[in-house]
Amino acid sequence: MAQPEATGDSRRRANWQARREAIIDTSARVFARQGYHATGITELCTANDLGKGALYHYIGSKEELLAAIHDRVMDEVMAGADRVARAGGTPSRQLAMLGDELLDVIHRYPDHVWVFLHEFPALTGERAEQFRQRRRQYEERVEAVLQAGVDSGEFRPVEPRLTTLAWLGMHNYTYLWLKAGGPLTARDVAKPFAEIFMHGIAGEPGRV
Amino acid sequence: MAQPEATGDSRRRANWQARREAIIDTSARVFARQGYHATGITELCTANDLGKGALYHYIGSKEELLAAIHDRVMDEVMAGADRVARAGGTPSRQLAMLGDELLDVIHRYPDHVWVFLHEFPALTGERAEQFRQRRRQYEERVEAVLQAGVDSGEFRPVEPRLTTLAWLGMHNYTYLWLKAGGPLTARDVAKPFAEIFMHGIAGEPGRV
Amino acid sequence: MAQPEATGDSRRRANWQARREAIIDTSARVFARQGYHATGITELCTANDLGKGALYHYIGSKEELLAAIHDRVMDEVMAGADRVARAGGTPSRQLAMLGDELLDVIHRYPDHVWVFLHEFPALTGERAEQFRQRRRQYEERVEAVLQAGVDSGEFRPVEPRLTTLAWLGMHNYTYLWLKAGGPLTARDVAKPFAEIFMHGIAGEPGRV
Amino acid sequence: MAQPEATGDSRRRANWQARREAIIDTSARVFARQGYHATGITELCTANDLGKGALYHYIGSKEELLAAIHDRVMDEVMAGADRVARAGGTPSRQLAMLGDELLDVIHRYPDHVWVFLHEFPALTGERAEQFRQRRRQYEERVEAVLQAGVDSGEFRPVEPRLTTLAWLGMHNYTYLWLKAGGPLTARDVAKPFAEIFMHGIAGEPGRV
DNA sequence: AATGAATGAGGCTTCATTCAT
DNA sequence: TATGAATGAAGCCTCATTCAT
Repeated sequence: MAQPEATGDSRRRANWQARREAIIDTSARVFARQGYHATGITELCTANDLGKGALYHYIGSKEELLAAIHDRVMDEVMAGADRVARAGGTPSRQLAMLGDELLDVIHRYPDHVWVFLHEFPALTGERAEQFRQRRRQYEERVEAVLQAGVDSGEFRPVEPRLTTLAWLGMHNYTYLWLKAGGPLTARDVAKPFAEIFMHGIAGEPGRV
Repeated sequence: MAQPEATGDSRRRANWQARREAIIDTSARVFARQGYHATGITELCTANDLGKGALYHYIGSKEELLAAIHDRVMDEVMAGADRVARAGGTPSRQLAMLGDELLDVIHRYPDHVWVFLHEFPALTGERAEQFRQRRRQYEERVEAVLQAGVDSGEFRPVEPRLTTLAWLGMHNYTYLWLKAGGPLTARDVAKPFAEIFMHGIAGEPGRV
Repeated sequence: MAQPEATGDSRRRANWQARREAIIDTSARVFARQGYHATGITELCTANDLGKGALYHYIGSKEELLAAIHDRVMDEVMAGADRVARAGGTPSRQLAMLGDELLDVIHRYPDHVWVFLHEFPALTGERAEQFRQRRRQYEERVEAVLQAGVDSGEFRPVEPRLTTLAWLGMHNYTYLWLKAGGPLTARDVAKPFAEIFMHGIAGEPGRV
Repeated sequence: MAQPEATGDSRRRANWQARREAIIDTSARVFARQGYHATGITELCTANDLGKGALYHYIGSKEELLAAIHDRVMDEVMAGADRVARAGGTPSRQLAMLGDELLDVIHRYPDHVWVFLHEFPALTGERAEQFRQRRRQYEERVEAVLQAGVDSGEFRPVEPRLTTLAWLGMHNYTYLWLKAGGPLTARDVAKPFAEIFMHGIAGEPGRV
């Protein structure tokens, strides 16, 4: 990862970090609007009000910047999943919370998520591999909850992987239209989605 | 649109058309693997075993080629929606058929669909506008079915637009993993998805 | 190596080759004057009266161009060594001929040789390895002649490797000042050099 | 030339000088390995364990650093030539001593000499001119010794300039393979080289 | 129908150097 | 003394497209 030379006082280091984060966020917006490949370094410089040399001082490379945007999303998504795991509760309660958390990330980071879902094929080599692993880890969290619900009889005996993919599609796809500042909150969407999905896979009444 | 000189006889015209279709399909595969922007004209030439001049003879421009891939998908998707409309039936039956048809397209044209869902922001100007309209038309077909079901009491009084988006997300998102030649048929996926969704929005029993 | 697409008629191919050779020669002159690293692609374009794209059509990359210059020299040098080997004769006669041939190359290709002797460290990877091998092969030709002379008693029992390096230094170093168009011919230099070297390593009279 | 503020006391000045010398030597090694143009300021900073500002405090500019490396070599070479001149003796004795001294410099400063012989075209303006003059001065020392030997009959009536260039080539070219720490000392090379050259240009016996 | 040479704008990245701290 | 953030020109190379053949 790009980073300032190791020596030097921590104040400088903190400044550098803060500036880097700002650049990541600003660039995510540009990428979301124009696409990663369609956005040139020059445009990023303009958007961040920085010369080329200075920009590279912070980002290392264009692809590293892309990876940082991915990480930002994955960090938030995994943090949400961790909160849910710590909260405990029934599978259906957990699944609902996972939906709340996921849509909250999509709602708060619409640009980052757009980039995440559109441009991940632009990651290469080790970065691509690491990203795929984290994404898969998250999916397995969802799948585990579904499996638990099936095992407990709270859910119908659905095929867990397929059902996970259905759930992910339903929620992830909101990146196309769900944005902070728009008319809907994350909760406005999460609730009806949870109702659809819970009813959709609920165990037959009186069977538990 | 690119086309051979109008003076040519229809045989020549048909040959040109056939070759063009083949190029569109081959190019869709390349775009799906590497991304639209990341794929150069030279790569398309190699993939299609054609020189640059000849390739341009058929495609007009790179963006026109992209638009053609989009059209291929939209033509199929709209044709499916038309078949469903002609078939008639209850809203839930129609919705199930729409899912069948949509997943069938995704299954048969995985590359085209990947391009469609990933690269649509690369379309510009009039082509972008036209594409957005057709996509919106399709969404309205789905939304109309949902509304009909709500009106008839067959579905719960869900918010139609939001529910449409949930349905679309669940189905469209399969483009990431559903492919012809894979272990699953379109029907293998469409059926459990329909069950989840139908149960999820079903009207309360005994209320219709 | 850069080359036009394999198909196509041989006339085109020949044209391409000829143009490429001309570019190699012109670029050698520029590199010799300014140095390889100090010369930009833009300068090469100007010198060759070609746009960037067209230049790259012929050279593949800057380093490939550099390698081609090296090859041009090595081809000539090895061809000279082959002529000498075919001509046969006593070791001292062979050594004299090797000097004639080597200085002839330096005289005829002063720019290429300058580049060859100055910029070989800029070659990397496989190209560097291949070049080093050919250069070593040539040195071994010289060393073998010296060894033969020592064995026959025509030369003093000098250390062959060290003596080879002395001979190479004496001859190669002329690249700094020997040029076609200058006051001296290759022969003007080769003759006195051979006299110095032959006397210098001659076997004691009456010992053969 | 870069130097610390004139106001500082001489202790500070001496420290600065020492540090500067260390930087010159370290940088020579890096330049010798990678080439002058191929080495960035950042690499020099790493090699010298210094930040950019501090490095510039000592070197003034990259080209000034290059000039300092050249000067280091020329100072040593000229000092050797001076010692020879002071020692006196016959032309052949002087020539032998010049060879000893020259190879000793090459042996002790292999990196500096490599840079000297490879990168001198990178010097510009006044620095280039000054360097060329010193180099020429040294060559004239050698040429004068040869001329003296010819005049005295100790040497054959060789062309002095051409013979100087032969002698220089033979000795300078050792920079490619003669290094401190290697298997050969400077003397190991100087002696056989002197024997070759002395025999090579010796006056006919009984003619003096 | 088809070729591939040519264009020249723009791609991402690194350069040597300066300067506020 | 020393730092590293900033500059902006220049680095090498690829781009989509055109056109004479």
